Amino acid sequence: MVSIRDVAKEAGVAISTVSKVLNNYPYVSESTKKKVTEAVERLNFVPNQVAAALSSKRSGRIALLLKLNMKTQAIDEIDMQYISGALGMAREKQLDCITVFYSVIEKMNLEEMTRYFTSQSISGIVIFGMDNDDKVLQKLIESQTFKIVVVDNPYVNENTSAIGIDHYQAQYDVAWKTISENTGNKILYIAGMRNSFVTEEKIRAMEDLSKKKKLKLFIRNGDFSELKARNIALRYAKNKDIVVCGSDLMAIGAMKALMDMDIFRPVCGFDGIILMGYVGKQMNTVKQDFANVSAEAVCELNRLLSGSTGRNVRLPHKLVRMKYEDIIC
Amino acid sequence: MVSIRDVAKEAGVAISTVSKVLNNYPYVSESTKKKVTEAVERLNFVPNQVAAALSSKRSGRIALLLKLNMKTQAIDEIDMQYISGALGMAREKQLDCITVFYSVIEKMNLEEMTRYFTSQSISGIVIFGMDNDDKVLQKLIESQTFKIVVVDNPYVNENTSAIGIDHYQAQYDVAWKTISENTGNKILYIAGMRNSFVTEEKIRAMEDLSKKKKLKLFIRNGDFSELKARNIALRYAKNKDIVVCGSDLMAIGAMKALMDMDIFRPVCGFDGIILMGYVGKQMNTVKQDFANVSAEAVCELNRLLSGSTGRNVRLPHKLVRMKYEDIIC
DNA sequence: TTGTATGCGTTATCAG
DNA sequence: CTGATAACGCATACAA
Repeated sequence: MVSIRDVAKEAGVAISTVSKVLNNYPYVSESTKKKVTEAVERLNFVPNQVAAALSSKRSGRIALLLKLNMKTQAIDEIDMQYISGALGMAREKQLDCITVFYSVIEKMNLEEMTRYFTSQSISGIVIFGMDNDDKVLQKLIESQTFKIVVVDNPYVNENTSAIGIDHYQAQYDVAWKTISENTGNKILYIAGMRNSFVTEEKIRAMEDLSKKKKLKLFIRNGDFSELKARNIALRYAKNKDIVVCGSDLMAIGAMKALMDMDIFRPVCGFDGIILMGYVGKQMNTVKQDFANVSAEAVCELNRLLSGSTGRNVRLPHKLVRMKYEDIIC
Repeated sequence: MVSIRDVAKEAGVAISTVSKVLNNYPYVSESTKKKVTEAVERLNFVPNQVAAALSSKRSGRIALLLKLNMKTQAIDEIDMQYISGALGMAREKQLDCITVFYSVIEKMNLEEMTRYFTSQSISGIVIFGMDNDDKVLQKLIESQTFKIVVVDNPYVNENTSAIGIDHYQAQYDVAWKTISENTGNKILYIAGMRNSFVTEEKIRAMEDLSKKKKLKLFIRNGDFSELKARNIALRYAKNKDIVVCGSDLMAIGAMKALMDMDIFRPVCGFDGIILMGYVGKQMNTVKQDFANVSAEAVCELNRLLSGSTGRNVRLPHKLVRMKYEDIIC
C-alpha cells in the first residue's frame, strides 16, 4: 500500500508538507503543491482514513439509528428513504456513516450504549422513530456524550437538535382538506402509537380542529397497525362520516374494512407511502419527503459536530392524493 | 478518553499484557487476566477500534453495494431485508459494515472504484443486483483487490464467491405449479431485465419446462417494470392461458391489467414481496428469504476474509401463495 | 508468563 | 513557507 511517505519521497518534500497539501492548508507554495499533487497522481495515492482519524482524533463517523419493522414491510420504503437520504448527505459532508438497528441496542443500559457507540468511534447519531418512553435513549441524549439529531421528537439541548415536519399542522391540514371535500361532522380518528410524540401532536391537531369546526371527534388507538385500524373501522366507522388516520397503513386497513363492509366513507392517511396507490381507492395523505428529512438531519448533525449548538428544525410537507396511475412506472 | 495505557497503569501491568488479555491471547495467567478485566471494568475502558485497525492492518470493514430503486419503492423491502440480514451477521462476525449505493460509484472506472473502497478501508464487498453488462464491476471482481461475494450472479474466483437461490429451479417450480393447478398450454412469460443473469436462468427454465410439458411459450421483456408488464398483459394476455412473470411487481402489473380488462388468467410472480398481498387476487410466487440470503452472503464474505477461496453457494427457496389475511398485522 | 520496543499512516506543533 | 518529530491507541515480535 502506498503511503504518504512514498508520496513525500516521490515529490521530494517532507511528509508534513504532503499532509498540508492534502488537507488544503494555507501557506503552501503553488510549486510544491503542484509537485505533491503530481506525485499523488503518479502513485495513485489514497489517504488512509483510519490513520487520519486516529491522528486527528476526530472520526467523522456517524450512526443512523433505525427501527426495523419486522412485520410491516410495507413501510420499509420509509426507512430506505431515510437511509438513502442520509448516505447521500453523509458523503457530501465527508462523514463515515453506519446503520444501526434498535434491535442491537434495545437491551442496553446507558453505559453499555455509550460504550457501544464509543467503541465504534461514533461521534454523532441520528435517531429515527424514537419512542417517548425510551428512558435509555433519553438519558443518552441528556448525557450529551454524542452529538445527536432526533427526527420527529422535540429533544433539544446544547448537543442535540430536533428535526422533522410539523406534524400538528400537517394533520390539521389533511384532515381539514378531507372534511371540507366531503360532508358530515362525525369524525373517527384512528391514532398511532400512544408513546409517540407525533401521535400526541396529531391528536392535539384533531382536537383543535374539531373544536374550531364544531366536529364530533371519536378517537381510537390503532397503534400504527393495519389490522387494528381495520378492526376499529369495522366496529366504529359505520355511524361516522369521515375516517382520519394517523398513518397510511392504518388508512389502508380502514379502507379495506370499509370495502369489505361495502360502505363508503372518505379516509385520509399520513406519510405518502407508495402502497397507498395500490388499494384501489384514492385517499388524501400527507407526503413527507423522507429522504430529504434524513439528509437534512445529517446536515444538522454535521453542524453540531462543527461546534454549533442544538436547535429545532422544521421541514416542509405537502398534501397529495395517491392513485395507481401516478405511482406505476 | 481512557486508553489501554490507563488500564495498564490501573492494573499494574504492561500495555502489551492488557492487549493480550483483550484479544484473548493464550499464555496469560488467570491472575493477571483478572487484574486486567477488573481494571477495564473500573475505568469503563473501550478499545479504540480505529487504532486497533491501524495497528493490525486489518480493518474488518465491509461494504454492501446496493441498487436503490428510485421509482419503484414498492420493492424497497427487498433492499431493507438485505441490509437487515447483513448487519445482523456483520455484528455477529464482528465486521464493521457500511452501505453504499450504486449511485455513488456508477460513473467510476476501475481505478477510481478501487481507490474509493481502499480509502474507506474496505476489505470485502457484497454486491447485490449486479447487471451482467457492468464492465467495471466485472473488472473489480477480476482484479481480486477485494474479497467479494456476488448475490445472484455466478462470478467465482479465488477471492470471489457467488450466492443465491437456484433461480432456474425456482422459476421452473412456480411456473409448473401454477400451470398444473390450472388448464391451458399457452403461456405468456413476462421476463425481467435482459442484462441480468437471473433473467437468463428463468427464461431457460421456462423454455425447458415448455419443451418438457409441450407448452406454447410466448416471451416478452418486461424489464422488471410494473408498467411494461401491464402493457404487455393488455396486449398479449387475452389469447393466452396463463401468465408467468419474472418478478412480483410485473405480476401485479399484469394482474391489474387483467382486472381492468375484466378477464381472468392465472398469474404467478417471483420474490414474495408484501405488496402481493394487497392486489386483491392470490398469486403463486417464489418466496425468497432476502435477509437470510444477505446474512449468508456476509458469512461467506467473512470466510473469504479468513483466507478461504471463492465458491458457489446455493440457498433454499419456497413456493407460497400470498393473500391479504396473511400479511396484515 | 510478562514486559520492552517498534511501527501502523496520519496530523499537528514547532523550529528553522 | 518547509521540514523534523512527537503524538494518536493499539498490536506484536522479541527479549527477559
